[in-house]
Amino acid sequence: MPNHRRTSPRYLQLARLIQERIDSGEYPAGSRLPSEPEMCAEFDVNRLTVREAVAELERAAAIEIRRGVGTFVRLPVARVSITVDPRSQRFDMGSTHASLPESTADRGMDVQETITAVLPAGTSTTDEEAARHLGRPVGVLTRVETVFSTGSECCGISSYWLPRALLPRELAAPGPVENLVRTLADSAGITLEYDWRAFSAIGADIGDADLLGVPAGSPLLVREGVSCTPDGEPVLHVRRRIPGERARFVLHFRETGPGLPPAPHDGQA
Amino acid sequence: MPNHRRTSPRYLQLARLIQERIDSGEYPAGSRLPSEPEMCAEFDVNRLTVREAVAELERAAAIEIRRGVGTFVRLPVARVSITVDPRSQRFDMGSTHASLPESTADRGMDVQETITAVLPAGTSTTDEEAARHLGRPVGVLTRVETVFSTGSECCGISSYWLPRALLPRELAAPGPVENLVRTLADSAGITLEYDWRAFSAIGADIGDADLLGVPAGSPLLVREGVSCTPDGEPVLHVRRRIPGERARFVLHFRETGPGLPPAPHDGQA
DNA sequence: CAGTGGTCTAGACCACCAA
DNA sequence: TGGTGGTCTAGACCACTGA
Repeated sequence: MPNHRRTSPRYLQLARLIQERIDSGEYPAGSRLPSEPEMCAEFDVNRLTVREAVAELERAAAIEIRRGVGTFVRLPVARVSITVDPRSQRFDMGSTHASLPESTADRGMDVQETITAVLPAGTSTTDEEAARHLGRPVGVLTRVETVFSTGSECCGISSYWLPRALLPRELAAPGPVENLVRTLADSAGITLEYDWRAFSAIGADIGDADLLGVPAGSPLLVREGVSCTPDGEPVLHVRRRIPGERARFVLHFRETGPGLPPAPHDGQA
Repeated sequence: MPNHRRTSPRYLQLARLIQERIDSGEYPAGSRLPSEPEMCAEFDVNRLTVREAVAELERAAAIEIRRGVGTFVRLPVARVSITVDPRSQRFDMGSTHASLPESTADRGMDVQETITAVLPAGTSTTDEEAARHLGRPVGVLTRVETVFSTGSECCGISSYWLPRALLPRELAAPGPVENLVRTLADSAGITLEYDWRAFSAIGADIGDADLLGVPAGSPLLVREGVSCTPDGEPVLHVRRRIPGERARFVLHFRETGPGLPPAPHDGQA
C-alpha cells in the first residue's frame, strides 16, 4: 500500500524535511548536503525523488548544486544597489503609505491585511538585516507577519520589524488590521516618513510559496524599506512580497499623460 | 551511440522546438499542446524527457499545465497596477536617466551597454504593448536590443522601442553604446523626460535565460516605462530585465540617513 | 468512464570535478 | 580514478478533469 491518501508527495515532504535541517542548523550554511545516493539510502526513496526534492530547494534558492562536487547550503548573496536619483525625491509620506493598499482597492479589489503572527526577531537572515537597517540589536525587535488577501486568496505577504516597546496592543495578536502603519504611528504618537524603499525580485522560498499558493522559486516582487521619524530615527522595517505576475509598482512622473488610462499599461483583459 | 557529444540535452532541444512552434503560430495562444504520450511518439523520447521539456516551458511562463485536462499555450496575463503616490513626484529627468548605469559604475562595476540587434517591431506581445504605450502603430516602430555586461558577463538586457524616424545612425547597428538615451535625445534635438516607470518581477523566458545565463523561469526584476518630450509626447518605451538576485532599485527619500552607508542594505560580502 | 498530467521506481550511461 | 550530479529509458500506479 504505497501512497494511498498522502497529503503531499514524497519529494515535497523530503524538501521540507531538508529545509528544516537547514533552518535548525543541522545542515549549516555552506556545508555539503549528503549525496543523492546517501539520501536515497537514508530516506528509502528512489534517486529521482531525491532529485525532485533537491530541485525544489534549488528553485527556492535554499541550496546550490555544484555539478561533480556536491550540493551545498546557500550563503546569503551580495547584491548590487541601483539608486534612482536620490536628490529630487521629497514625498508626502503619510499619504504614500496609505496609498498602496488603497490604490489597489481603487482598482476593484478589496484587499484585507491580516496579522498571522507576532514573534520576537530571531537569528534568520531577514531578522538580522532588519536589525542592521534599524540600527538596533535583534533582541529588542518584534516581527509582525501579515498576509494580504482578496476574498479567500492570498495575494501578498508582509513582514514588519519594529522595536518591541513601540508595538501597540492592537497589533500584538493575529487578526485583521485596518492600517498597520497608521495604527503604529498613532499609538506611538509619532509621524512616520519614508527613509528609503527598494524593489527587487526573488524566487519564492518554500514558506512564502506555501502561503502564496505559488510554486517554490516562482518570481516574487519584493518592496522593502525603512520608515523613520521626521528627525530621521529609523523605526520600522518593511519587506513585502507579491507574486511577480500579479502586480507591478508604477511611478508616474506627470500629472496627466496623453494616452494614459488610469492603469497605464496592464496586459489586455 | 547515444548522446556522445551532444550540444544540449534532448529535453532542452525539445523545449526550444516547442517554443518555436508557439512563436510561429503552429501552436497558437490558448491552444492545447499534444498530450505527453503523443509527444513521446512524435519525438521518440521517453515521457519523462517530454515532461522535462514541458516543465522548462512552464517555468518560462510560455505554457500552462492544467492537470487532468491538458497543456495550453499561455495567453498574456492581466496584472494589478499599484500606483505609488502619483501626486508628489516631480523628478529631474535627465539626471535620473543618466544615474542608472552610472550609479552602478560607482559601486565598482564597469558596466558596458552593447546593441545586439536593431529590428522592426513585429507582432510579439511586447512589440504590441510598446506600440500601445507610445500611441503609435507597430509598423512605425523600431526595436533596439541591448545587453549590459561587466567584463564578459551579461548582467542585464534592455529592449527599447522608438519611432523609426527618430533612430540615429549611431544606434542603427550592433555595437557598444555610450549613453543610448542621451544619444537619441541629442540626435533628435529633443529633451526626454520620464513619463512613468514601473517595477515588476517575471520568470525568465527561454530567450532571456539564454542571454543572461540563468535558468528559465528564474526571477527577473523588470523596470519598464515611457519617456516623453516636455510637452508629453511619448517617444521611447524601455523594458529592462535584470536577474533578480543581482540587483535592486533603491529610492532614497532623505538627504542623509543616520545609519545609511552608501549602499544601505546590501547583503553581506 | 477514458484521457490527462503527477508521482515514483529501477536501472543505465554520461559529463564533470577533485584528488 | 572514484564520486558527484545530469540525462534518459521503461514501466507502473495514482489523482484529477470532463463528458
